[in-house]
Amino acid sequence: MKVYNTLTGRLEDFEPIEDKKVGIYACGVTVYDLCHIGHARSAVVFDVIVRYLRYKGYEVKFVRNFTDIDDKIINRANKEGISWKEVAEKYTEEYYKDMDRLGITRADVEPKATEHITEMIEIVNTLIEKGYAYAVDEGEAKSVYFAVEKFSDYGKLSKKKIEDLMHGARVEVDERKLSPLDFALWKASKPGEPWWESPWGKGRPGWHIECTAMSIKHIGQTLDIHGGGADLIFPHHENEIAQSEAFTGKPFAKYWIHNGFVTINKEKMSKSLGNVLNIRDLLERYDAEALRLFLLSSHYRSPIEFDHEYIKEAEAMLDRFYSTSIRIEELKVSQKGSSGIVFELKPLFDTLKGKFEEALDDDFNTAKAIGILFEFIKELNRFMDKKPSGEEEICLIKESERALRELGGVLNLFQRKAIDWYRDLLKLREIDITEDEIEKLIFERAQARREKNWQRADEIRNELFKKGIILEDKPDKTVWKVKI
RNA sequence: GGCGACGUACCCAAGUGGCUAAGGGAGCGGUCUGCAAAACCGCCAUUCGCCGGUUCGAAUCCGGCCGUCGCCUCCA
Repeated sequence: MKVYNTLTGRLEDFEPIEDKKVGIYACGVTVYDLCHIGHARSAVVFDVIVRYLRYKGYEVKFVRNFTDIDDKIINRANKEGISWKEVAEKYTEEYYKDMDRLGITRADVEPKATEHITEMIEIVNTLIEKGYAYAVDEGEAKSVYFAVEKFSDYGKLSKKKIEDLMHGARVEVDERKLSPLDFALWKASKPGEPWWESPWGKGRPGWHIECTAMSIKHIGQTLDIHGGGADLIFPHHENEIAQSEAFTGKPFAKYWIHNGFVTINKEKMSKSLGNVLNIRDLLERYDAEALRLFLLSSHYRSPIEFDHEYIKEAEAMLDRFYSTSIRIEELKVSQKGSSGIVFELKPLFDTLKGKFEEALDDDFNTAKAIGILFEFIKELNRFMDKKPSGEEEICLIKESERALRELGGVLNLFQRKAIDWYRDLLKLREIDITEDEIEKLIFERAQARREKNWQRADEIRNELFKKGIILEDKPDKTVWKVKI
């Protein structure tokens, strides 16, 4: 298995520190607002990484944190006139609502910053003792900063030199800091802000320290994989490395994995540009599985351009799978043994799994893996066109569907029954007709067809079509679908 | 200014030294069908931003140019 490591800038063989055990820490979200499609991408990417590692037999411990104390939360609380805790709780709940619908598995541990204040204080204390950090007066209390220049490897992840950073310094100059690049480990709290008691008086943690505290506590001093969005590389992950390695004297993470951005009109989606798309709003319009498929159809490190058109394409792809599934359900064995063409599909079936794994082994190439699944779907349909009727052929076809669903499961795709795909679309599109009513009309139409009353039959079909329902006449019955 | 990524058909997107350049969407043609608008099948890049170079051989490696984007500030 090969994995691209941001730290070394190249593809490396994946070997966990301890045989088959993998500890993964991914940076979660700051709970101060609804999650957007960029958060969704990151969540989906790491969800697939974890699923695939487990599929490969690794024993995975996955930790994803919630940042539940931070400036943005405090600001939001002030704006809404509620407490910071209420803001954090509310948006943690909203996070789960969205992520559950996207099929994201819960992490094994989902720690919150505010539950690890003691651990953070301990680390900050040690960093001061070791000479990596210093406290500065801030009125009644003190703030603690990490002295970047004391850590000789600073910049190794983001490939930046301290000197270059100083030049470009858009960081506001703060006289009390030794260097403008120094970052806060502990912040003295201002009046009205939340605070915790500490050796430096009333204060609250800086942003980066929580990840060091929580990852070390729940996984260990060296993580197998640490990941997050590419925008976290600098300064967040760079700072994490500095404070963690200064604290433990050991490498912080073996592999660093970062997912690319979601762009809109070729620009990174961000609050400041005002072009964010909430997951919530998208789920009003599109199927969650389609959104997931869209996010997985490009390599995780490439930027993905968002466009409504592309989500519709993903829906069309899914429809192709579920349509094939319906077709398979319709198959009947009409002769014992073989109809003599099983060899036309068997070799393709036998190599499917290997090719799929090969794709994901190559730095989690989900786009390629999806291509392989659809290539097989195409072959499967082609095979069914030959009207196989032997027991052996039908069995192979049914097995093929099971294989597609099993492999799809690694990406958490293809898990619904075909009928549920259409039922869900019926709800999503707010189509003004119930399943029962459709069935009634199909029944009525069948009668009309038997009487060769084509006019009435077409009338019913047209009526449903106008609502977005498509009827498909099969040899012995008619099935309904929702138009994509 | 410093660092980095990318540019593959009408659109999205794999492929990073050598079989016919995956897959999907759109389009077109056909099969099925009472009809079909669905489904299914087939067709759809002698060519990979441009110009040079390395090589028996490059979309894939090297150099230059053009274009797009990102990080250097909170950010998935």
